[in-house]
Amino acid sequence: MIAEVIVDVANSEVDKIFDYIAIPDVSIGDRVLVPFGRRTIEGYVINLKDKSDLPKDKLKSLISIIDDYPILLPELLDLSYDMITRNHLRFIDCLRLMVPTQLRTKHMSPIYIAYLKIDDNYNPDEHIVNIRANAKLRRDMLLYIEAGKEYLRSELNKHFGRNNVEKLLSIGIATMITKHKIRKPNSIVLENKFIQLNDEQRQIVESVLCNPDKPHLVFGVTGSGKTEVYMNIIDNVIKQGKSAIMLVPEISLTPQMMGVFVARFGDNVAMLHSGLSDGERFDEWQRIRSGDAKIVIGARSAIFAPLTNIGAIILDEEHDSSYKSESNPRFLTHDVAKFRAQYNKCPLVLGSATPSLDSFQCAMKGEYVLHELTTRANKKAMPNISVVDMCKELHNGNTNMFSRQLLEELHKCIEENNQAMLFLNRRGFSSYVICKECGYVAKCSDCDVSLVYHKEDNQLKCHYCNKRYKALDACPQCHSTYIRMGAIGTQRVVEELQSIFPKVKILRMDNDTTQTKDSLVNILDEFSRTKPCILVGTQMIAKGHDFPDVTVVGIVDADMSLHFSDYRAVERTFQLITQVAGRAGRSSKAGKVILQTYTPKHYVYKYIKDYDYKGFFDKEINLREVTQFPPFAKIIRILISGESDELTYSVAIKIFDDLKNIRMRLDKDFIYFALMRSPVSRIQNKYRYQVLMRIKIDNSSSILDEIYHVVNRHQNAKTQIFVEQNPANMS
DNA sequence: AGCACGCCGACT
DNA sequence: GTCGGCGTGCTC
Repeated sequence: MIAEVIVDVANSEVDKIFDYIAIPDVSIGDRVLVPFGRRTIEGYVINLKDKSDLPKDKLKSLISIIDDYPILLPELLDLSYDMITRNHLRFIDCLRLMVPTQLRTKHMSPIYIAYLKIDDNYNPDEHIVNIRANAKLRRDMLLYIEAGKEYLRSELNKHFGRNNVEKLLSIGIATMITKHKIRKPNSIVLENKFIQLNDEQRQIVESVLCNPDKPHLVFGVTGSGKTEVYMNIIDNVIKQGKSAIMLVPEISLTPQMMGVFVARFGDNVAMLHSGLSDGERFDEWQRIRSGDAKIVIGARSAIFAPLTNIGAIILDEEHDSSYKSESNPRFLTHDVAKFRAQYNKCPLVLGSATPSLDSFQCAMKGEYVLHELTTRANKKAMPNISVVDMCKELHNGNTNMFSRQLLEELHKCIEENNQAMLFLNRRGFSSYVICKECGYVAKCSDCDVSLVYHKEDNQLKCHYCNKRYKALDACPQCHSTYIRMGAIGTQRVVEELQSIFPKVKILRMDNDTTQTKDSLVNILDEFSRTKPCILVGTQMIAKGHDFPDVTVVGIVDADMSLHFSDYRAVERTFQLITQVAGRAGRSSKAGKVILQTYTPKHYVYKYIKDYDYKGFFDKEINLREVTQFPPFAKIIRILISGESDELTYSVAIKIFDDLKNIRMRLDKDFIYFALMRSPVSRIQNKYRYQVLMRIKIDNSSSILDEIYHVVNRHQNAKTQIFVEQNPANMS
């Protein structure tokens, strides 16, 4: 027997199948120890076969099987094949996604805990007579323990002393048992509220359960009871003896969210997210693998949970950008979820109040089943959004970052002892350029994306076609010199707010303040306890938190995400602001949203104000079709990086030349094709070049295959080459 | 990625 | 004479 092995070395040079002579009992999916060159390393058996194409003298034998069960399910191996062929990834990078890191790094010793089990016939009176009168602790202990019960040995030791406890064992009152300790992540346990589903909700659950062939898109505004639908689906699936995966954006994994599910499903739920310690994560993985937990709730990587017999997969907030992996094994969670749903012949549910254009387009085309939740559970109207023109504010002499209306509302909110949230999207490093007088934003003439100011050569550049423009010293539209670049950070907002409201508690929540494991929870907790209070934050305040006393939501600079140099900027702005707005007025108190912008006439704000997703969708999808952007085209980016500028460029140009031949042949499929330095031309001392392509969607998979072939041909030790589809981050 | 071999310079 | 720099090449 020959075992095909992928070695656990993250390098393209050795990311291929190595044949070894099998040893008894080895099976597919096993983690094994293999001789590799002059050393011994770990690897994964991905297949067994009768004979190898290699000469006998080249073959070595496996050394040993590491675990007493296969680490990789057959399903997940199939999934890896699918991922590497479709996304051009390394095999080992995919496999690593499916194996808990701590299993690979330090060998986890499960924690065993000692318990004492008291004899069933134990009677304290028999023993108390035999001890000395002054042995108070011994006496207390004998009275404390009860027949047939189990006690933590460490607890007994603490209370009654080690030698007393040992005596229990030696005279046979108790026997010691050890249990494998499961490190259970703690979560708030909430009361299990069974909510009767309304007709709409019930219909969705039924439709999902009896139609596993197509993905389902559940489109429902915030507060329309999507979570109840999810829980019902899971409930049904569990009753059929199957398992379920529910994914949520990382940041939504607040204790509240977990608490709801634990309350409903108890120990059947396993949580997988970045807040867990290595040990906790490993134990949760173990509970899933062994079948002790049948429901997995987690962030992106939880889609690789070792569940069998999956009955439903749910992606909540499916539009969220965290579902797209932007580093090493780059993949889209939707694709993985589709694969697993098909493999298990189970329904896939995507849910959102603001679906991604891609998903909604699929629903429109009938590829997905569309479900709508129209009524909010508490029957409340969405908060009123007023759009404030910051250019006008400036004209009226207000150079402050807060409009008069926002300040007025904040004052009122504080007087009434309520809470406010201020949102500032400060993502990205380079910023757009805007005229403070008239709101003019510099855009590329060919691409309809905002230009990015580059400090080092004082130029404006388009990140999509690399066209260059002179930096502006005056606005080309109104000739004002009041031109602004750079972003205001959350820190400055807090500072300014504090000077306006010196007595009010102001909290900040962004990447800088939520570095440690508990800080996010702590900030949310403090906010929920403090009144009046203002919470200033980035997108992370937008998601899933339910604070009944928030009556004002301020969006300090809505344009920030709008003019981000990305074809999805408008879509993302719509999603983000709609979500932030949903934080206001969650209870009986009416909410108000103040949206500050320098471009109040931009079409996106009209749709945001009216909560008109469908109107927005129609407008935006039309624009994408006309301009030939996704989902009507595919943007492909090949990133070539290396330490030598010349060498990296030479590889890039070779790839580019080879691709030219493909384009020559399939000219009509190519909308755009160019080689350039990457917008960030050097990162960590490596020079970066990119080949950018935009190709029509119909033929894209076969063109991608050809591109992968070209890339493979130019793979070498000195340069790294990555292929990305519809990249979100072009740095 | 590691870990060899291998071929040139400066040192007890 | 030898220790050690890192270029090159291989790992079933």
